[in-house]
Amino acid sequence: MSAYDHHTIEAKWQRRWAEQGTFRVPNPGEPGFDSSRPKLYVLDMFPYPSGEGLHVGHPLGYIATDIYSRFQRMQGRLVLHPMGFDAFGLPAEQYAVETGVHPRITTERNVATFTRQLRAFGLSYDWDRTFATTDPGYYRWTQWIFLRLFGSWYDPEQGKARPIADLEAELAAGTRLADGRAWDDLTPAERRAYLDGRRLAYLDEVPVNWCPGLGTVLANEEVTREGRSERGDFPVYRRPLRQWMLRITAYAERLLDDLDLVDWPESIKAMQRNWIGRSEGARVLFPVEGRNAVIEVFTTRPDTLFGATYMVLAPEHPLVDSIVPDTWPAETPASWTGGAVAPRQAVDDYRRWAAGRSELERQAEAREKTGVFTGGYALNPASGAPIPVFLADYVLMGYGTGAIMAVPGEDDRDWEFAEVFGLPIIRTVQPPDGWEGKAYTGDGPAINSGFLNGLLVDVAKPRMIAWLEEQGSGQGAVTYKLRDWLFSRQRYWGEPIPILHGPGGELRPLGDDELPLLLPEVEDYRPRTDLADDAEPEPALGRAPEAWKTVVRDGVAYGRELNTMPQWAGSCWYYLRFCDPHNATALVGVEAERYWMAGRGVDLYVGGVEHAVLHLLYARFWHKVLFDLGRVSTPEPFGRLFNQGYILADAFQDERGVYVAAAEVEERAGVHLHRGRPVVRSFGKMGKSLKNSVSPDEIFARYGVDTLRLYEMFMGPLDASKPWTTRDIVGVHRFVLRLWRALVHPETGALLVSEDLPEPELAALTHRTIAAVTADLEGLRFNTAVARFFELNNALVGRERIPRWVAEAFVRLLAPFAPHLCEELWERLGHPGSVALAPWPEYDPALVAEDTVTLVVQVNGKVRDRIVVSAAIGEEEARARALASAKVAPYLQGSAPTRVVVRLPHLVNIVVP
RNA sequence: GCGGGCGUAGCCGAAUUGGCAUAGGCGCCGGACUUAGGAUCCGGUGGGCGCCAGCCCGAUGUGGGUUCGAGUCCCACCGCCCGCACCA
Repeated sequence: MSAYDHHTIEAKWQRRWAEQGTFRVPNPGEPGFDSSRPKLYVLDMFPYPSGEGLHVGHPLGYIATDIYSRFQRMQGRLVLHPMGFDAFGLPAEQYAVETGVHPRITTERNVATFTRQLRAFGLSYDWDRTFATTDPGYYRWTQWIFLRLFGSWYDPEQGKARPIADLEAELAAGTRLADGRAWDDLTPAERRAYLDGRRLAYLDEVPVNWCPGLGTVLANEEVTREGRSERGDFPVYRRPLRQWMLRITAYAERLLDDLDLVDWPESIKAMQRNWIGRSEGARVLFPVEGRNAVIEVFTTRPDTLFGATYMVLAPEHPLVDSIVPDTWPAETPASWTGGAVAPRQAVDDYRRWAAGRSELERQAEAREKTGVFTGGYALNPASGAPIPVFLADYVLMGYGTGAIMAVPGEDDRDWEFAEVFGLPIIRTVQPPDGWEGKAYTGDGPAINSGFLNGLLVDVAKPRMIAWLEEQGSGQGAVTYKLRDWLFSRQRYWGEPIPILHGPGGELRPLGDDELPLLLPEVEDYRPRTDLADDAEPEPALGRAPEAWKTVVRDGVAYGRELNTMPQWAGSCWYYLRFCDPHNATALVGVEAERYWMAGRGVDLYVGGVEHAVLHLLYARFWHKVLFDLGRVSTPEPFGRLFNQGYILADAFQDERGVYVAAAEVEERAGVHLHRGRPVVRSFGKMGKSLKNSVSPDEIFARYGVDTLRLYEMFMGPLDASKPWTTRDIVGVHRFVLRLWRALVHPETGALLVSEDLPEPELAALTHRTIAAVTADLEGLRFNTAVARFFELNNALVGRERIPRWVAEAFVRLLAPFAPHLCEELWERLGHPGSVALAPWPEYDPALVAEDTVTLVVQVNGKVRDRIVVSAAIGEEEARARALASAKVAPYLQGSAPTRVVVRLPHLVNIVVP
């Protein structure tokens, strides 16, 4: 063989890596484990094995982590670099439903396809550690973690989760009271309810996002702003339902604070902070006039309390019924009543109207304020004034207390509402001179505010909170946007929830020894999507055999939980399982976890920005629970996170606006045609929806894997989104061919290496390349590393023979990027072992620095001359050489410069008037 | 509206702490090999002038500022991308 034949070489080395287990990495205690080598855990966000297969955009991050892993391995680290599959959930099930095949079959088939495609990229995973979240040996432990969540409560005093048995013991011992009552005074049912209400996994009647089109409920995170399902784009309706919830809100503060511990992109941290949505302020109590009721509000502006001229409750607020009087108070304006003869009717009408409004409608109606008067009044605790209580849908039940004090003078929304209903507006902060706007939300001295007058906002807030606390009218408080995690799904293809339902609402967890609770076979696993929009959801497991659904324990008949876990469950902890994937007695062995997760957990985690909130927040939450329970040793799972950008490509739409297959579009004389019809070009993320995917297969066939890997890295910075340009690949391919030709004779196949030492110039360039590539890889700057390879290669072009030292350094530097090519060259250079295990080349810092440098001579900052000087030049000499320059002389005009700035060894700047 | 980020050649993109702007690739131009080239190889490529040596000029979205010196730092603006959005 003489010309570079990528087909043969790639097949040869991929086979050899598999046969020799080149990338297997042992755990502590296993044969071959070398405790002297530092560990590194490099992880990709694992994929859903969809039925469509990969396009060239998918492996971008995988190639990057593979290169990084190979680099670190050659530097002597023990690198954990695994891959697996997130295979439960809607995509797999939807596909199965469409094709009529059991999801297990399609999932297995897709996993096999994905595995084969990933292997074709030459990725150095330790395939012995692979698994899918659908493997019973894996979801056994997902269920096990659920049982820990069910069996734990959050102790606010210790700020951590603890076994619920501890709580029960403290209650039984009398060191703790249950809502002020002694444990002995509670009935067994009350005790159970008390404990169940404190678990991290609990059942609650909550308003859910019910998606009839998918036959399941969805988490808030899975619903788009338009009120549709993220998957499938079906309409979603709000309705109350009894569901499993996970108490992630208990961890809000820690999830927020611990973002400071991790090295993540600032944008992702910002998105998580935004999602958690911490607000500081106060809870304030407003007594309802003439009733034995109190409305509690949350406000971030307690300093404006004197300006609260009305209140608003969310339509669903539970207190509404108890404050509505039988008749309208005297002198109620007609515009407040919604045309109803009595408050009761007005409230009912408004509630019905608000509930029937979709999110989309609310969006479209541009925030025009609507509402209705409840007929009730509350007392402003600061001013003592009675203020009307309204119902309006601009107040959301899900945030704060579902009620607000309205301060139109300092809040835009309240101002708008006050204008619609003709409510009084009292300014309590002095706006700046010349203020012509409406609500003023800025800083300024308090006015119309009694004891606060003259104080700036930051001073007035704590003063008011202190006053409220004195009066018993409120207290300082913190609120979060984050809500508990809705954990039930009515679909089939998910982890069964290992709970039994007994008489009287008893919840009985399965024992750890009963896991895994396997998914039962059902005849029809399809979701019921033909139900009316308001029908009770029917979990798919409701159609499981009776023998599975009913269990007798201690003579009592229990029914199995029929909901399954959501998509995200399996991906919440898979990084832990990779540390010890075959462990049959624990989710991860203590020693393996301590070793691989040491330091900051996963050392590098690479994936798409689309998981910024969902997956990363849920996984952090589970990790912290496991941390509290002593199962893991780090407070955070992912020490360093990196988001790869998207690969973009041209897309084409026909005259109907429908996307057509970009691969079938031809360009003729600047016009794009699809089957002879003109199409319009646009641009976007490569994928199925824009029909602009490029298959790796055609690239493999023509250029080979190594060229594709190099090209994807060369396109630009890893975190940037960048356009795919098939035309550009040829540049990278030429590099591969050129390097091969420089080392292997094109006709004879002889090795073109000399045993001579490189001349100083080439040696210096090689040392500089080693230094630069090493630094680039440490900083994940793959694109500039590739440019360095081109430069070194360009210096080798035209040489009869390449000095062995240069060739061997080059091949090892390039090996992480182009492993097949470099294995072959390494073997031909006479090395029996894999280049993947060869030591990373070292450079001599003394040789990186050049002997001579170009001294730039500037006059007033403009380059006027360049002089080659010794790198060790002194300041005086540099100054003298610069001033002596003939090219500088005209600018000096014989006069002395005002100043000469010398920056050794590169620059002299002469300042003249 | 709030938050995060980005604007450098025809295109993708380089540029430690402020210090030679435009590395590297594509494209383009010229040449070689060739029946052929949309393969491959060699060279050139900011603009202008020039016989290769060389000289002049311009430029990092716009306008200011700091500095001996700004792609880089500061202020204002323009444009684009992403996330959140009636969150009290």
